[in-house]
Amino acid sequence: MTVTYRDVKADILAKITQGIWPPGELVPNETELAENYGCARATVNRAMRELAEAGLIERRRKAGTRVRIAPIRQAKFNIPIVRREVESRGETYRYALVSRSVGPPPDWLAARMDLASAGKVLRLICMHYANGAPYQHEDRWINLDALPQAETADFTQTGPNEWLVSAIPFSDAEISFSATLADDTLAGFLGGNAGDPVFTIERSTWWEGASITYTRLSFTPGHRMTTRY
Amino acid sequence: MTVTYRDVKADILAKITQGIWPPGELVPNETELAENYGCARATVNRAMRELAEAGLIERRRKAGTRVRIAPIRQAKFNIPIVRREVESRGETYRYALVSRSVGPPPDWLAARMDLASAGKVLRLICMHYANGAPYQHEDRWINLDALPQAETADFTQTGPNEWLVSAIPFSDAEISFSATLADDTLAGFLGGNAGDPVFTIERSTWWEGASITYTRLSFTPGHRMTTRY
DNA sequence: CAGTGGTCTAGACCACTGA
DNA sequence: CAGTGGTCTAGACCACTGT
Repeated sequence: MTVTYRDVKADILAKITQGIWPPGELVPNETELAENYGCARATVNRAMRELAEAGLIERRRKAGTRVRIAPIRQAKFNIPIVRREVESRGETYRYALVSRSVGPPPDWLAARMDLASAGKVLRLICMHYANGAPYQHEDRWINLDALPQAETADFTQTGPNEWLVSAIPFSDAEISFSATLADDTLAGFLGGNAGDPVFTIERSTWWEGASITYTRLSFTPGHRMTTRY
Repeated sequence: MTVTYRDVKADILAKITQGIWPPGELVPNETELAENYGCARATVNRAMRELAEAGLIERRRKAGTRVRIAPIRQAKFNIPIVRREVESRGETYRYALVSRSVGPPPDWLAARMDLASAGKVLRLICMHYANGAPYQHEDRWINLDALPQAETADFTQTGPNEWLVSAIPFSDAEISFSATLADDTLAGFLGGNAGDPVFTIERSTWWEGASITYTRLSFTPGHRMTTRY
């Protein structure tokens, strides 16, 4: 019966939650714990490393490992493609391209995406439906200087989101959540009224230092984004 | 010059982002990669494990490792204590207890927290200020059956959030974000007007299967929650 | 300077699962 | 059944950082 890193992790976690090792407490070093548990130091190391990632303990060379005074709680959200999000709930997904235009970026966008004001951007407005009802409004801007092939792509059948993930497998992104008010136009698309509260996601994406796309997603009133942690 | 797991990870990541290993591609197995990179299998294993956690590849015994068709993107948010959040921006934090009451839970809360309707809950309404201006409104409910010592705790100087993290070092939680409208009361507290869009966080917390607390946090208009991923 | 965590290695056994 | 990832071990060297 060998001791696994999960065993060690669970035991240390228990010691913390039960207050045996209170916040701020210095935890025994890896060598000592390995002896106590009767396992290799690498096993203890993995357990402790994961607890540190989870924000429960704090590790510093020479100073040793301590139980965090205020554990860092972190919530993880999966950022799915809209279609998958809808379909995973067993609903039917429908997509529609509302408008498409090409031109120079407005000033606020040039500032936000760090674009030359002489550049060209593609702007797409799209709607995503779940079971026939409005679900999400998408206002998307794509930097054509960085991604010229977007100009000839067909966005009438598939959303830009899906096209982008296949064009750029991986990227850096900044995402932000906020609450805004629906104006008449947005309310029209989302099937509500002007003045409705709208849950809004904004996302900027970079790849190899170049700004690729900025998008603003607006959800129907009452939308919630939920996770456990 | 030994090869580190970071080197391996970076190289594999590069192969994916540059399309050398396109989505769906079967990646060589660990033994083979270890030979190619001239390092131990454990080193390759750690690199691949982290890439799998990041949602870029998918690993299955016997089936091998594949590049994910649609990478799972996940955003992490730190959920800080309000005071720390404010202070970390270099602003002065102030706390005020608005009201405190004890009684049976309303039906919606009993349902949400899975409480006996005969139970007792403590309700606190608090305000958090940054540099003297309203920052966050907190509507907090605590299950006194699970946490009787909350009834005698002093919440006039310190917020329930800080008291709770010391009383319960670790817990399961569900958090959800949404957009709501300020009513007259809330607008009064937050220094805005009725009808303002309000970014709202709701959080339920459990410990050892028992529901501990439910809270609803409302932020001043214009508040954003941002992260990189 | 010395103690602690960070990482690598070479080898081993095992658990899972696709064919 | 056999191939792949999952994990453990014992030992080693190193990087960082309090004292």
